[in-house]
Amino acid sequence: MQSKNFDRTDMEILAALQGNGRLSSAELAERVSLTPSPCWRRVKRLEDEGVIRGYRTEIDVRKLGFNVTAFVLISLDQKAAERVKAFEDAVKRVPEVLSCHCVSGRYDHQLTVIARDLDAFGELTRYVLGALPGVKEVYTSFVLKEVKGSGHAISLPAE
Amino acid sequence: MQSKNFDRTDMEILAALQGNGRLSSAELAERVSLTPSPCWRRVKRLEDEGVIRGYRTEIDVRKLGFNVTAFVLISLDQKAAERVKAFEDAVKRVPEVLSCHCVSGRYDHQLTVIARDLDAFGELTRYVLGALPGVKEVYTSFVLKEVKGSGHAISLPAE
DNA sequence: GGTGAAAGCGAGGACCA
DNA sequence: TGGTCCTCGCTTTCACC
Repeated sequence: MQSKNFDRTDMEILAALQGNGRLSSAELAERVSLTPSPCWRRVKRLEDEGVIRGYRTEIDVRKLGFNVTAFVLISLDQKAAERVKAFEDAVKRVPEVLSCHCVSGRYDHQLTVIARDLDAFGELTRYVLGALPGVKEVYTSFVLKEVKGSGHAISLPAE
Repeated sequence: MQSKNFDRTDMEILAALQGNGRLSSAELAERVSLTPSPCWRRVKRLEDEGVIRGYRTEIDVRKLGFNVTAFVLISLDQKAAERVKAFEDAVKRVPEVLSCHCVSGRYDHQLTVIARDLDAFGELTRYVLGALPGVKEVYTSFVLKEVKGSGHAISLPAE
């Protein structure tokens, strides 16, 4: 829990790696004007310190037939810790829920959900999400278009 | 742009690759009970067909000192196409905006935004986001906790 | 941070079942 | 389609400037 000791080169490495998580030390080194060894050492350090949480493959869910993506906002009937935990544990087990964040504001949780079509989405909210423990209110906001991708974070806002 | 022709093995490959985007064909093959070659061929196909959109590195922005993450909902004063485009082009250039989706419902766009602290976030919404072309209303929902990660999509909801 | 080098392994093709 | 070599090239990783 700190933000120490990350210089411009580290940020460049992270930016490059974010765009392509499979860059080798050699390729990476070239992009940030270094040689493979020190570059590799930096990456290792970033991994060890947890700045790099992991390497993921980005999947186009629409190509898999999931044509509906929505942000689903949920408020719970009780905010007591154990009640909330029951909901959160349950939501983790729903595969159609890609992510879930506890948020401030009008609702308690925001989920990112996918479904094959509107029918499937309807069933999902009604019989699965609506039935999760403690759910009081459900608000849906469908994703109409991705304007800026989830894949290009950090273009050096630091410094 | 279809869903067809992806069997259980393909889904297993995608699931494995999502958890670790750096798996080699050999490691991957082992996890899905195959040998490297056919496994590699499947991955290649998934890449070619665009199911695999790319390989990314997941970064812990808090470790970089970005302690505030928020979903920012925005509604525009006009919904005319060129007006919307002006906003979207501008939002893409703001590095603190990690993602931006056009959504249905009370607001037009949902952004994911990071900032070093609340002060910085305040400045950002007031002077940067609030000043983007066409912005009429801004609603902020702070992320209090990540319950289910953005990194574990697709645990085989298909089939 | 840079260099050099050793050992290893990973990609990708040819070919068969 | 899956399986088995095979092989070249590159990557990793270390010891030393």
